[in-house]
Amino acid sequence: MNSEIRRTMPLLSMSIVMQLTELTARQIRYYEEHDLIQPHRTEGNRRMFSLNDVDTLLEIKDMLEQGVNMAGIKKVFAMKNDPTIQAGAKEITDGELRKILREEMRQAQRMQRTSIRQGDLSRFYQ
Amino acid sequence: MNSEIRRTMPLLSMSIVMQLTELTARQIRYYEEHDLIQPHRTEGNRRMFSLNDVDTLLEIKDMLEQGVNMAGIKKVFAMKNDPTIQAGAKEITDGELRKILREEMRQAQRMQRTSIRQGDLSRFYQ
DNA sequence: TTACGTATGTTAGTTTTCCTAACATATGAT
DNA sequence: ATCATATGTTAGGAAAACTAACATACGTAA
Repeated sequence: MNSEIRRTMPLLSMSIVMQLTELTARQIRYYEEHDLIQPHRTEGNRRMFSLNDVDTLLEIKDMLEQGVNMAGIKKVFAMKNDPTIQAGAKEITDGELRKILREEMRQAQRMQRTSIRQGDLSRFYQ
Repeated sequence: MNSEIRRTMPLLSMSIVMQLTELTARQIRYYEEHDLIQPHRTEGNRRMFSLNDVDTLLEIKDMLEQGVNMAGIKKVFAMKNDPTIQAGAKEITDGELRKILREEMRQAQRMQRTSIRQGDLSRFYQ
């Protein structure tokens, strides 16, 4: 009766993941290029995604919509996987880190202003 | 975080279902022909299976291995969906029903004998 | 302003997966 | 010996997915 599905099993094809996440194939491949997900491959080289991959993609989408860029997202995931390390301790110099975080702050503020404005408008347009 | 997967969502491609069930595409299509499953179709006519479909296929596989044939499996599913109706009350005459059930009994007995024999041998061969 | 980087769109050409339909076959029942 | 059932196999075609390259919108930096 129970076909024991694990969240790490690579069950899902590209098209289904596109539907579940509302991301384009281009976006999903781009995030893989940046090593944010590592989908399995079939013998014929087709990507196969797990439910965990879908969750990760939804997190990525969310952060992007909040103005975080690839570098920031990478950092967040790095910290999730090893919360003990200081942010950016690994491959990024202090200077680079400061620059990235400065950029994040600005962009995030900007995006938030935008979404607040949109929220305001929606009251009238809905 | 939780991408809310329902057992009825058509998420799975043919190749994955083949792996999950260890059935061939031919077998899966044959069972669909007999209306034991009704997978969704993409715009491009590809079958997409739900987790429930996988469960059903595993049940079918199990019953086949126990010597039940298509007609018997159909009846079992019909009764599961509506336990109040008497077996075979719908599209099959009493005569046909008796014939089917007789056949089931014989075949099931035969298969069981076989598996018992195998069980016996396994004690020695393992 | 111009130049640049980032995230994504678009297109072309190819390979893989899946489809239907038809024919083949093993096995058990009649 | 014939027949039905469940499955294998094959051919030809269509859909889905791949990589790689080029295009572009937008925000930032010089």
